[in-house]
Amino acid sequence: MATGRASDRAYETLRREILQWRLAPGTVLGEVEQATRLGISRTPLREALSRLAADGLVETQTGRGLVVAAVSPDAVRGLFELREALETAAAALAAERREPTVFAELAERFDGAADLVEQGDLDAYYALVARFDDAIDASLDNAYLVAALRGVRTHLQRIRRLAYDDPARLVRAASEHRTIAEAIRDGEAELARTATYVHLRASLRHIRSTPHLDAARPKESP
Amino acid sequence: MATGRASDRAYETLRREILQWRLAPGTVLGEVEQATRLGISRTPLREALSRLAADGLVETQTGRGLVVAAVSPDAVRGLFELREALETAAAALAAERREPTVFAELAERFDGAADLVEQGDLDAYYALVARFDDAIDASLDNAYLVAALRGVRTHLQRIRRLAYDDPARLVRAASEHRTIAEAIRDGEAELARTATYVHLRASLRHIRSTPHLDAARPKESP
DNA sequence: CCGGGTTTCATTGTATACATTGAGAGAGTG
DNA sequence: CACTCTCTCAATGTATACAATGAAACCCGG
Repeated sequence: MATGRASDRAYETLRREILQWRLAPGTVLGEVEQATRLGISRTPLREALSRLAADGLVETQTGRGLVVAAVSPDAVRGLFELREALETAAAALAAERREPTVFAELAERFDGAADLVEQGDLDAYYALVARFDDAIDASLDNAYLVAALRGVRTHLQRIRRLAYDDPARLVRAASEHRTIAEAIRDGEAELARTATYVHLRASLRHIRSTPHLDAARPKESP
Repeated sequence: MATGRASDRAYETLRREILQWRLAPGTVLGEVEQATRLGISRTPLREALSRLAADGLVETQTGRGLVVAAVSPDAVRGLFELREALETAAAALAAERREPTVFAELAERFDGAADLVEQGDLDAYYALVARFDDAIDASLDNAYLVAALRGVRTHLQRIRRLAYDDPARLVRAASEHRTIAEAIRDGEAELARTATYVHLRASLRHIRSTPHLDAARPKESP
């Protein structure tokens, strides 16, 4: 343990805690307080906080210093507007790149993913989605777009904790992912774009349909 | 002078110098060297460098520390793929917001912008484009999307120095902007999206048609 | 009881001293 | 002559001490 740079460890720790709702939105992050808690000095902690601010996970609240960013229905709308712009474009570009082998395999995996979900192996399903995202990123060969997608996925992780883990939804999501993967495999850019659009709207509808924990409340660790 | 935080001043100064090609791509930014030059200590300088790295203006080169990010034809492609995704979505969303007054005025201004360019008042034209961008941002009401757009525009400033200030192109660009503003004014989302797509492709074609200063060379300040 | 000014003190911003790392020079050997 | 191992040192990473800022508490006059 305690490997690598202290600022990196602090960044990873705080990031994880924020995404897991261990640090609730609105929590004030005092420098001395957090540095003491993490067992490092203020200098590397400040660097970690800078990076979190660049990610949009913490914000400077007037006077009170840095606080964990809020998660409001309005923020969800904004995030999905950005997500739609980025992911539809990414799917279309990936299809145009014509690298079918990876996406052919992913399409088959998504075909069997409903079984995974129904057997309760949600982690395996999420790992498959992560592989799909990685395949998209690799085929894009575009550092700017990949960086923007990474930022969206970061914030999405936090929102997922409000709504996900509904097997019925995940079975449908797997089917949607399969459609997208097949379109990319076949080089059908417009189909990939539209299928992504359909998937994202279904995802947003599902999130909005669940009882909102609008108030910021910490959540048990899994 | 010397107002505000030292880290802010260092960030603004370095950012400006990078965008103006005063600091050429590939330039190594040693901490002690830059801190001495800017008359501050290493602590606030490091904070400024962190923010520049988050912006993508500087990158960590293995071993040699931080260097000013490269500008390659591949980077231009990547930036325009992201720009297309963001700006077409932004134009469509702005049209859907139905706030015609600002864009009606901007459309009229762009109608007269050809005269500005032909009279050589390029700064007035660029100021008009900046007002247009601000109007889009304001109507979006979406912090995530606006932040992503800001990042794209930052990198675009650096690329513009390779190619722009061609009056013939700017006259056509003004016409394209007018078309977009009118579409937003009239609430025609798909037209706004498509007109933006046309504008960006013309802009990219123009940049690619100019003799490339691929090698990183500093440019005189204006 | 209320408003305004002042003081205090916690918190952030900055400087500097110390620790650590890794790249390059140099010597030694096959 | 090439290769490798070690050594050196300049650079970054970290800790801590000091400065400055601003928010809350408190006092005092009205």
